Amino acid sequence: MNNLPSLRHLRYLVALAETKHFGRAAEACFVTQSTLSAGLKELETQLGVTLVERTKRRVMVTPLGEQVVARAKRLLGAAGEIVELVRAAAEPLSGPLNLGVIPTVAPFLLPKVLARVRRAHPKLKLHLVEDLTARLLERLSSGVLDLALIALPYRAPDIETLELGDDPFLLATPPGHPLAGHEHVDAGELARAPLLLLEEGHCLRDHALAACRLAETAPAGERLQATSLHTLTQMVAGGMGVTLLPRMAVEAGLAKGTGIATSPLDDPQAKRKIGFAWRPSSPRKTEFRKLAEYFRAALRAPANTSS
Amino acid sequence: MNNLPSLRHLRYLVALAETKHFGRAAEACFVTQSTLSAGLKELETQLGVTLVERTKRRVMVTPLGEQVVARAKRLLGAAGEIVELVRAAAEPLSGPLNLGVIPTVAPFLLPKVLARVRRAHPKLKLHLVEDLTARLLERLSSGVLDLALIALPYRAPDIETLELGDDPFLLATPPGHPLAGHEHVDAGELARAPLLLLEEGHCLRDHALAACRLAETAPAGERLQATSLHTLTQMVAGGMGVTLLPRMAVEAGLAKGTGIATSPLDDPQAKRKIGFAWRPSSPRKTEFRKLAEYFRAALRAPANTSS
DNA sequence: TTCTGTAATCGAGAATATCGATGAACAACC
DNA sequence: GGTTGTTCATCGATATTCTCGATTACAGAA
Repeated sequence: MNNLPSLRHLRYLVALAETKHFGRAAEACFVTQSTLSAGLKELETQLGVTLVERTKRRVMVTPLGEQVVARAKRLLGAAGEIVELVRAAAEPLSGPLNLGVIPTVAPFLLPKVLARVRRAHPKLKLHLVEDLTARLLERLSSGVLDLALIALPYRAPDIETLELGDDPFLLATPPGHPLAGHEHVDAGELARAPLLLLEEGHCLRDHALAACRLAETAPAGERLQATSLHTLTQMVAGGMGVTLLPRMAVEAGLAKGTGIATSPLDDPQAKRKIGFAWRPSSPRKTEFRKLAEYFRAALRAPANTSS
Repeated sequence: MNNLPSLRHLRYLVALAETKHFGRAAEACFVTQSTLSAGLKELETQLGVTLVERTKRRVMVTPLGEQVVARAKRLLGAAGEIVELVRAAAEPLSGPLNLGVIPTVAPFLLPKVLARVRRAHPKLKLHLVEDLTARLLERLSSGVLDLALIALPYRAPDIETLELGDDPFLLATPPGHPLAGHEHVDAGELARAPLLLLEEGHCLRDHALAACRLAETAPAGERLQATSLHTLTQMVAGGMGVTLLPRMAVEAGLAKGTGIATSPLDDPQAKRKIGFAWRPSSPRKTEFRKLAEYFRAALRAPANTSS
């Protein structure tokens, strides 16, 4: 009846599959080589198959072994999640939390929010990773990240999202530009201005295009593309064109001292949403929802830091 | 480092959550009550929380405990799958296999196929369940079934399917019917005949309607509906109308002795597909693919058993 | 009160895991 | 060929853990 492989043995197997070396695998499991050797043998005996081919010189995992390893990894991860779940329930917002943030949000929203979070939850050890949405979500799924702060909408399977608030787009124009200083700008007028954008891969680019209902027309390479919001701002200040900046960036002082004028758009739909994303199976959803409140507050507060 | 809860302890917890009784839970785990009690206490100590409220009289699982139980169940299931995976690899097509089959396939396809399968794989213990597609897939997801034999296409998330072959529809007409005996029947002519169908819930009904590009017109209750292909056949024989029968049923002798004439339809698309469905995480996919060959062969072979 | 059902606890013994030391196979090198 | 170094398996001793049966402690029911 009770013939399930033990988690310890599975860990031995996984470590061995990763190192292909009994000694180092044992080290990784904090046991001696003899222990790991015996444990693995026991696992194989119990299952009645060989999972690992050992020649004296080299270790190879059998095809069946690979399948077992893959499942064992998932199993160990799930077991770890139980521990996390319990720890999180016992003391919410404590312990390590790996948070991914997209580059068009991180420098503008985090300074404000993280200070408060740190003060309220000193035991929370936030580890930050900055990358594009696609790569963040990859690392989310693989378990490297616990949580991601991204812009919505973003089509992605197998993640759950939670909206935190809106981030409207402002039209950024160089000094002296005909549209500069206007109270409100119509999206139609925008279509005629040379619009500068971030390079491919940034979700801000797609959201900006969607916001003013423009499709990408010129082939890639013919348009000027910036690698960050800071260089984009410099390009606008240099008179190379206009762009759409997220309000949070402007409020954080991105355009300060550049002479750039920023004006709201007429279209209330011209905005992106900021949101959390996590694995549907994450054991820490409750914590995330609590954490969300800090971001919500920051996104609601309309500071007065224009051009 | 090594602070994962052991599978054994998790099993104790799950058993306790199900029985709410230390003694019976212990029995279910084939240990004594004292062992289970100690094991559970150990688990709680290790996790640092109480998962179960014990009064002397009653056992209650805490809300946190319920969450742990839910994850523990999944974990135990996944561990069991590793064992299954290995067993299946060591000796394919052996051991117990719970197969669900829809009622419009089971009586016609299984007798033929199962005999061969049994002969070729005497160690395979096939347990059959007959039910409608929706309920089969439910039980598939919940792990009660390993595999389901259904008609495709069927929109269902979280299952993988494998097509096994086509099952064309034949027009079944009572003796003396104007369409009877025709070599080929056009779908257009069909629209004018009173078409009998199986009752709601049978996929055959939907596939038959799709096959002749008919939409359900009359409100439910006004149409005559049969509860099985056998009664449907009787209704046709009784002159109440015509119907579409799957070829496999006709070949199996469903219309034999009823005087019903069956004629192929002109439209080569007038057919349903037969296929396997399984959980994407199933450890026995390889076996299923092997098993599929027996069904493929049976579906290819065009026997000569018409009306 | 006494009795019954139930969970916790205790101590003993069995089973298991772990370690360090050693052995055996093999490759590389002199 | 012999030597050396690397690597995995094995062995015996020890520590840890698991399990059991017996007993205790407690709460309701009779």
